[in-house]
Amino acid sequence: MPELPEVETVVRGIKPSLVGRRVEEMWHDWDKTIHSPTPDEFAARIVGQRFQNVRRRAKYIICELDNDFLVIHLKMTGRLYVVPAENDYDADKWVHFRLQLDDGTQLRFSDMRKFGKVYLTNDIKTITGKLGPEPLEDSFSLDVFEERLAGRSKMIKPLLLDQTFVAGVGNIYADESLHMAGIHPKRRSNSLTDDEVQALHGTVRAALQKGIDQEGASFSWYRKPDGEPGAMHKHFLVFRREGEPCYNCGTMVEKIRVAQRGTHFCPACQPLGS
DNA sequence: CGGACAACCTGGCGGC
DNA sequence: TGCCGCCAGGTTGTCC
Repeated sequence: MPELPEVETVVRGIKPSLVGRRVEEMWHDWDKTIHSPTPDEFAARIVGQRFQNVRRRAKYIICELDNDFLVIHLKMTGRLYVVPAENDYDADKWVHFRLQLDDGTQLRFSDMRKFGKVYLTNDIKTITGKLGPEPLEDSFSLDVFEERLAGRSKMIKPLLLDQTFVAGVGNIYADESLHMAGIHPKRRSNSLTDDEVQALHGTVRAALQKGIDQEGASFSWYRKPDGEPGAMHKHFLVFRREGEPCYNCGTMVEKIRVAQRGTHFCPACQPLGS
């Protein structure tokens, strides 16, 4: 599910409920949801710690506690929200991790496919150390983008999905930003013209910012922490629009597979060339 | 470095 | 209605 805009929306939604709260108890029912340390050590360490801050890095949700970082990755179907402890557990049968907080609320991590992970560490670099730059920060300049492209030759779409190349872009926003830049997803990264590189640098940021402004895309599992859907899926240009006309030229949007991922593009606006 | 593919899981959907 | 195969927004590891 969630890419940078969805994770950012989750962080903004839960932060006010968490900052200042103290952890009273931890519960889980699926060991593999706890990435590290062991569930027993996790529980022993986290109880008593207070939330100092909640932020995002790439697609990771990072909660700064007194002595540790509580890190959560939603993967495909994860949801994270805070509700009163008395709220019916059966309302969401996919909750696999809960923290009881000192104001009578609970932080709940729901994950239908069980791909998501929670981590507790005092060294955040072990998790975020290899990530590429944050695409929406000012430091992600055109120069930085060009430098990172230098020496790379693989197809541009899978390169955008590589979290060590640039952090936070997933399948939706890769397709959307490539369409906005008029670049075919199978183009070799070293075949892009200077103009195309400049355009893509801008559209990656624009696509992600649009996703944040619309509070994420909810065509399937993703929901905001308040349970409501985001609106981004109403504004997709090509993603999941195969067989429908391109808004720019009227040509039918196509769906193909690129690096084993479903990929949507307009063959007229995004030519592969010869 | 690049690429293919399997794994990790469950649920929804189309086809028969 | 039932069963089967395929698909799904992510990441990691293996093998060539």
